[in-house]
Amino acid sequence: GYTYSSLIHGLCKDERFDEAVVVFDRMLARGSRPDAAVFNTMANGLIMGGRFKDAVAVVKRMVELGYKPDVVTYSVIIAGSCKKGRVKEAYRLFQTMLGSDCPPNLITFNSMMWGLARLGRVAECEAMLALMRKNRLRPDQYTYNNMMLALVKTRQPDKAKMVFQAALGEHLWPDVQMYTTLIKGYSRAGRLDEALFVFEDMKRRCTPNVRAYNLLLQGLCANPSTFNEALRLFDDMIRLGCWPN
RNA sequence: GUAUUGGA
Repeated sequence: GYTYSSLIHGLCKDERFDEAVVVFDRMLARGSRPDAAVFNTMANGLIMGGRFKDAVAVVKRMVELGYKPDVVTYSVIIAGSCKKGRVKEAYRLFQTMLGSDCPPNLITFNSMMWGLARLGRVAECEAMLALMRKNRLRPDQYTYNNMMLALVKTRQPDKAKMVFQAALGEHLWPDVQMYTTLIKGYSRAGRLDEALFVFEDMKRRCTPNVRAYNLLLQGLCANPSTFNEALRLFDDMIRLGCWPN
């Protein structure tokens, strides 16, 4: 089991999906009794390759062979559906988990919330957050970033910042994604001053990546009056060893 | 050994 999941995972990471499937099929043909993790790995690998339908088929096979999908299986399918834009389906599956013997965990919630956030469904994300707390799950950086994404998508960067601060209040160390989401929120609202302010804070707490620089550069270059600032930021970027792409 | 966050 460990061997098979490592092998399948490795092949999928190298985008050698067909070979992974061959390994998986041979394993089953040989009549091995892999555990659920191997099915989960295969299903997720196929989703990585954009082959959602095939991933669902793997889960079907899993069930036919008498295995019970676990919380990872559900999370993989929920995240995969959301990535495909099939958020409604993901939500239906998510709801079947509530009150079942396989309740959603932090990752399941985060996956579902991401799908909702991408659609800018702020109220639904808030409901998710409340439900998480009710289920005694502690929101993490992913959770807060998802909430911020929904707010940024609906052009409410100040509310996103409040969420950011709430995360800090829960003693969560802000990560690169949270900063980048907030910077994006401000720069898309044309509030470069705020974006730069967040960026300065980011430099203190984590290492900005090319993506964060690109976001700011894009915003600064859009306005002729801040073009020099863009050049200065570019120098900064090089000096700090962040390579432009 | 397997699942979640940065797309105008």
